[in-house]
Amino acid sequence: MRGRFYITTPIYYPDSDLHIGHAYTTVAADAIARWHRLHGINTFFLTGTDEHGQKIERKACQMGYTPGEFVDRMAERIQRLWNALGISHDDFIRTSEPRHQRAVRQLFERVHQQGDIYLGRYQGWYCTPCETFWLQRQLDRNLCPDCQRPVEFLEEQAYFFRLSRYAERWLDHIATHPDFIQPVSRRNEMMNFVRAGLEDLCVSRTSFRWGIPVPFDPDHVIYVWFDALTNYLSAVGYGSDDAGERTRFETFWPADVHLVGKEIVRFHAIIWPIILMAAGLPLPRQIYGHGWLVLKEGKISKSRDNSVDPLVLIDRYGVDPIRYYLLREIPFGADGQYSEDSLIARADSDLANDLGNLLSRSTAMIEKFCGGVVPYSAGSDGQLPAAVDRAVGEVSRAMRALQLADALASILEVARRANKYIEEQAPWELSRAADGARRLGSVLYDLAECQRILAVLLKPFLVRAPDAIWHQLGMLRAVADATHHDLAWGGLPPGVTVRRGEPLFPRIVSKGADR
RNA sequence: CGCGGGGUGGAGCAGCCAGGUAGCUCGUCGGGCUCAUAACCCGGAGGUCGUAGGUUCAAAUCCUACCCCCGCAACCA
Repeated sequence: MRGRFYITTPIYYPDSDLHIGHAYTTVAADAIARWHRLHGINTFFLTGTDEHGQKIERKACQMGYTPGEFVDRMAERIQRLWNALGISHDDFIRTSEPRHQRAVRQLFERVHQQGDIYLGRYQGWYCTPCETFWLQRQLDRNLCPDCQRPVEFLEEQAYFFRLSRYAERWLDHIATHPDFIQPVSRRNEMMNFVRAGLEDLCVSRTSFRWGIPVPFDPDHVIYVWFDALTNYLSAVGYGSDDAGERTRFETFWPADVHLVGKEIVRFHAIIWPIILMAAGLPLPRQIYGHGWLVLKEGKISKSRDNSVDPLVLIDRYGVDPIRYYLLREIPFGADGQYSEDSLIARADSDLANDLGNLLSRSTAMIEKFCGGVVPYSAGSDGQLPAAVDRAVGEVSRAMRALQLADALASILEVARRANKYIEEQAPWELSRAADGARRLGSVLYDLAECQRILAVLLKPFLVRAPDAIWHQLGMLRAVADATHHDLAWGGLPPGVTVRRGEPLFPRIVSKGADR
């Protein structure tokens, strides 16, 4: 093992089923985690659910469940989705679990003792039927945005966290850790926000019960962010008495990357580090705020109900095309346009035409010209080894910068190069030429070998194809055991028998056919 | 004057920070090949880089103003 790596997704709010945007975040984190594991790094990849709060409480009640029953159901549905997407998380934290509640109480207590939590008054517009506080700007023509009834101005006692006290320390930290918030545009946004001044944060409520009680004042329930963000600590053992858990905490905290959508960068980049400062804990190394999948009609929105169900897509196109599309099409960090048509176009062009067809024609030629046996290479002309070598370097560089789309582009570039190489070398002519056998052997070997390595490079991104590629090439080992050592040229043993099979990626749309 | 992102051939994007022949993928048109999943390879057409000024020998790139689109505004990945 060389080092350790801890990556997280946000914990999702399970008031309804997750959509393609959640899948995007989670698949991205999965690819990054798998990349580190491939390199022999002790990796911990965390996702989970943020289960408390009034919305859940109300939704459960509407459906005739207790909040606990409701979130159990939802958490199970979410885990089914992650299984279907091949997500390789090491743990699934739920904020309703005792280990999490213990950690939150302990952290809250610690920050309180430190003097950064005080009792104050929370003011807002209250809708009695909905039992909800709204901010002025959330009101819809001075009416409750949910039920359109009048609201009244109320205040209640609440605990506050002294965010304001830490603005200077936060700015210092950003100055000395320029990579703390990525991409840079998000960092600038956050710096402007903090420079404009921080208000203390309301961290408790008395208007609902479904949450973690304040340890020293059980009439209050700890309010959203203090509860939710702590999951990153509780999942690695913070607050546990168990010696093994404490070792785990020492091993994995601080996290290397909190991967989040751009709309919650603020909570992760400002509130979370300040909570940790107050608690005297080390800060995570990086908050990465990725962009959004944007639909033609605008952003994905639960209320507009334009969301896309990932399970439907997986069912229709398979898990690898979805993963590939999400990671390849959207430049990581910026917004990208989502459409089913572009998914199909991507999958057909890159996966079926370039990658799948390459395997198909290569194995077919090995069968036709070499009796199905991977030939011995008497000496490569070095073209494909050079292409692979370049790609391995480019993928490493891209992955270090979390540029997943660039990494995939570099990988596919090898497939394009190999297709071109076939055209240039014309193995079918070599097979007819009296003196062609030697060249034919090296050309076909290089083709097969470069695809063996492509499969290894693709391992972090795709969950089915790498295995299928190795199998068809006649590899006796499973790609599951492959490591970065398998990126070295020459790992395919000559003499193995190829196992030509079903197309790796059948075309979704045939040319000329309607769809 | 709240903050931020963006406007580049039909579509989606790169290039802008460190000015100097406008690039990539898809689509489209023509050709080639026959190993392959109507696929692959080669070539062509198609852009006054949102608008108007300015700086410069030279501007997609730097400066100014304006127009348009999108997001955030303290619980929507």
